[in-house]
Amino acid sequence: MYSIGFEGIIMDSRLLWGAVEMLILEVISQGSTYGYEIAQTVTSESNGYFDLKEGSLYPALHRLEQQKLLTASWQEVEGRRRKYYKLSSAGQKALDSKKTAWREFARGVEKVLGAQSVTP
Amino acid sequence: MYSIGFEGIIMDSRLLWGAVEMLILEVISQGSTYGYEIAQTVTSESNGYFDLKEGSLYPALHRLEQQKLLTASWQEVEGRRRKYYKLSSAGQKALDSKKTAWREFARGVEKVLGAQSVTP
DNA sequence: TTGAATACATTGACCGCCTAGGCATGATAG
DNA sequence: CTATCATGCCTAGGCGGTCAATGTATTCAA
Repeated sequence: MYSIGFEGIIMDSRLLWGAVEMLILEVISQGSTYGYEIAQTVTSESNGYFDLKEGSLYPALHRLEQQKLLTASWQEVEGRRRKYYKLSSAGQKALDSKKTAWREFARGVEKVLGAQSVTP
Repeated sequence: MYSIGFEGIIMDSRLLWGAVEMLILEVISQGSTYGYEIAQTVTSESNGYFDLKEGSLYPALHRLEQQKLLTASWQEVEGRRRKYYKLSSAGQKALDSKKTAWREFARGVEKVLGAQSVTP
């Protein structure tokens, strides 16, 4: 039903639509990393609020790679194969523009929500 | 491609997914109103950033009505039939919880986005 | 009369999230 | 020894809300 309970707050996971790629790009921009770790980072840095599911994460990574916003390389670490990603320069630009768009969006929402208390 | 250009910023309209019902409830909570006006209010209060499409608006209104979060009544004003909506008490509760969830979500996103520049 | 604005509504396509599963290895507990 | 968990990648199918497009109807200005 596209909702996730978290500490009494029901989160409509559709809120994530369109933000997942930005979050992934942001985490990768902080240093080369791989899928499994990205999911953990997103969870921990959001104080457990987001649970980035594999069914969302991996397709998103593949999309971003296909759009050449990410480059990938397989590496073997302690007997485990990991696919490390890093941002291309196009990826950095895309991230910047997604962040700008996100903040404009959030401001727009807050304007509607708090129309009576927002100082212009 | 689910993106809208607005003053140079590309907005991923998917960001709206999951926020539309909240925005509608919020506008109605500010006073009984009807579909066409809701769309205009959302647009103007967000400074033109959101464009609530009819194909999103009317199905959402019907959903909310069916969930008994809204009550509706037809009225004739200057030869035009309008369907006026107002919030039920359940609707007000739903709005409050959606706003809480939204703000938690936005905080979560900002935590991930600004993880490196947060001052402790 | 033509068009724009108002006002409601529906349709099918699209697409990204979710659930649920698969595969494989290493470490730990029983 | 053997589950079981954590790690690590991946995919298929379903779901459902948004989008573009279209329809209907009225009012009013050019």
